[in-house]
Amino acid sequence: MSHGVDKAVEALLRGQESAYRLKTVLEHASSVPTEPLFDSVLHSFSFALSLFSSSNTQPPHRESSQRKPTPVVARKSPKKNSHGEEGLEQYSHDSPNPHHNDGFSWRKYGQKTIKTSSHQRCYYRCAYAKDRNCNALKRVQQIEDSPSLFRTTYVGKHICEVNAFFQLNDDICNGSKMIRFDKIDQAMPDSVIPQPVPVEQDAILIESTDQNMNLECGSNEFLVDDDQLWGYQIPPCSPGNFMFLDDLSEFDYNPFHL
DNA sequence: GAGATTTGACCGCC
DNA sequence: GGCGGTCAAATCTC
Repeated sequence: MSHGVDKAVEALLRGQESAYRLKTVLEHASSVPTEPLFDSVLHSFSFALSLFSSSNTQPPHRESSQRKPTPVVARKSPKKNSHGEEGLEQYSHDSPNPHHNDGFSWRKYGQKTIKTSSHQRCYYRCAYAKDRNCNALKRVQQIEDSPSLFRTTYVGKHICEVNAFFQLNDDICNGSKMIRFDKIDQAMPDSVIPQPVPVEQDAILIESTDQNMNLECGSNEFLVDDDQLWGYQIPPCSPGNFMFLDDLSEFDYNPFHL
């Protein structure tokens, strides 16, 4: 793993830890229901980390009572599909929203009635499966025992965004810590990148003095809807803006400055 | 017209 | 042969 990736993982781990601490604090200090918000944050961190960590069979996560990704019980004799997906990483995620926004763009390629369930199962693959040779798949099915919940099973890993990211950010592969978000924007269609909410270009402040990153994204408005929440997951950097991963280590990066 | 979705047919494994 | 998963033509939407 390159130095830049190590730094990225380090920064994500720090952010994850910060979110856990904030959760603990706010649970005792606020009547605002923060559980769904933080669960989504933590899940997002875990998912991002899983993209970098090929050695783990599951994304690292500590679960709460809600939205508990459950490991899929391996088949006794895993059935290979036509593409030989045997052995691919997979995990499941329960959500009340069948269209839970996981930050990726999916294309539906099938739907079937499953013998063991009265509900149909939908099959999706990465929208860039062909363009970027990404083999990520997901299946979405209403849970038989809990009709209000939908189980999304992810199979394989997204290599599309990793390929696009590293191919167009040679600096990272060469040891630099600089990420050019404008390049990412060019390389990845809007449907793939979690869309930042509209914000003034000069409203992005990284204030090392108070050890916080002020995103000025209307942080007084708690958004618990997943789709809206994703708008906050990448700092709204406009073309020409840079983020230095090393900078993150110089202050406690808190993406949800409250 | 291009891209996304639907749906019946087909394939491979058990 | 049954079943889950995928393919691909038809259809839909913008």
